[in-house]
Amino acid sequence: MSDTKDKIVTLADHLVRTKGFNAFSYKDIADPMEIKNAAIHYHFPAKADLGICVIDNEIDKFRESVEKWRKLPEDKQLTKLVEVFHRHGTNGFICLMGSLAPDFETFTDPMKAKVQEMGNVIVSWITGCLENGRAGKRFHFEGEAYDRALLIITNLQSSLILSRVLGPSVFNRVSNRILKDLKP
Amino acid sequence: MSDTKDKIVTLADHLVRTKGFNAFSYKDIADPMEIKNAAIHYHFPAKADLGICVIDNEIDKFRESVEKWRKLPEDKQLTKLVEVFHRHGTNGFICLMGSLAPDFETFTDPMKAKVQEMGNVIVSWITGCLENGRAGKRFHFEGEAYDRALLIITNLQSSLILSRVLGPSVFNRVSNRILKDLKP
DNA sequence: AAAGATACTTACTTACCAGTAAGTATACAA
DNA sequence: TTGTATACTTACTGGTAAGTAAGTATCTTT
Repeated sequence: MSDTKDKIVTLADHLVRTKGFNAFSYKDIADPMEIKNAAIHYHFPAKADLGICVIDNEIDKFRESVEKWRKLPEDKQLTKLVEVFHRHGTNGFICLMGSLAPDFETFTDPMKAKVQEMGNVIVSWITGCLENGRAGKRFHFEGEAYDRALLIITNLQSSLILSRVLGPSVFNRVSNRILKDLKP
Repeated sequence: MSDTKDKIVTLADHLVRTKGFNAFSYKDIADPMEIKNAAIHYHFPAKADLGICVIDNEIDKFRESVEKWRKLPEDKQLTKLVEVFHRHGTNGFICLMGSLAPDFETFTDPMKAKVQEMGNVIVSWITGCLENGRAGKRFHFEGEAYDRALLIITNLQSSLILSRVLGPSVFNRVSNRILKDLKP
């Protein structure tokens, strides 16, 4: 990926997380980069193309991260995931799913499919992490691992959103409780 | 409130929950009501005025609901809250906080304050419900009631959002687990 | 050196959006 | 009956959005 294209995607990612997908325009990217909006259209003919690329980037980064954590015990792996969310939160960003899902109905079909893909990748990984962790006595919890994974991802996602409204302590309180509740 | 004004607010509420605040326009309200966009500006000079009214409406409805549940045992009160979220979800709507918070940074100061007010009202109520419920042995949980309230509201909020992406079973799985986990 | 691909800019179109100014119809009150 | 408030419509502005067509500079390949 060329330098310009890469910068466009990075800026778009930040804009989606801070302003929302429908609330930012190509001008918000073109001005700080000192290029014209047509230059962005050269790389991403339609805004949905840029959106899909931002999500694909996120899926790739997520897959790289979990691959790096593969040999850690499951409780450490989950702590790493929490740290990823925390890092986003301290920069004022929220997670991609949290910022995209509210505008979901306004998206094109290919972009909707891409959002769904990202959701499945993340939830599947957490489910596996919890299942393995329970089998290895590193986690204790009731019910299906998939259900617990949904609880955790919804906690992380929404606590970032709520932190913007009620203050940054929200995320710390929520993430600490998630990890404590899973202790055997 | 006049009939027209009331219909505008109701439609705006649905549009915020389905498309997001920045993604809907006065035309989306004017066309189905068969009025002109200037008629909406007569009642709500700026879009933020409409947004604030939608939130105020929601706060009022929430206060009326919890007042109605006042004499129920706390576990039943919490079940009622889950039912409110469930009703929204089955109509394809998400909760106001979930749809407004991602666009938070694009709002005017008065509207930001109103979103914060709504967040505080809901979290305070859940905290009180959990505290009283634990004191009366209807709930069992570790840690501070406020932390637990944050976990629950983030679960409910985000599971509605995720239901749109991953299917409606997400909300049912999450809400069932919330209530089971609190059983003494 | 010519041809072609890449990465843009210039200049534009079409469409929509929030918001406004001025006019109109209706109802009720003095 | 005249006046005034309410609840709009008509007709518009200024701004911004996504997107495009045509041209240009630069580098690479033949």
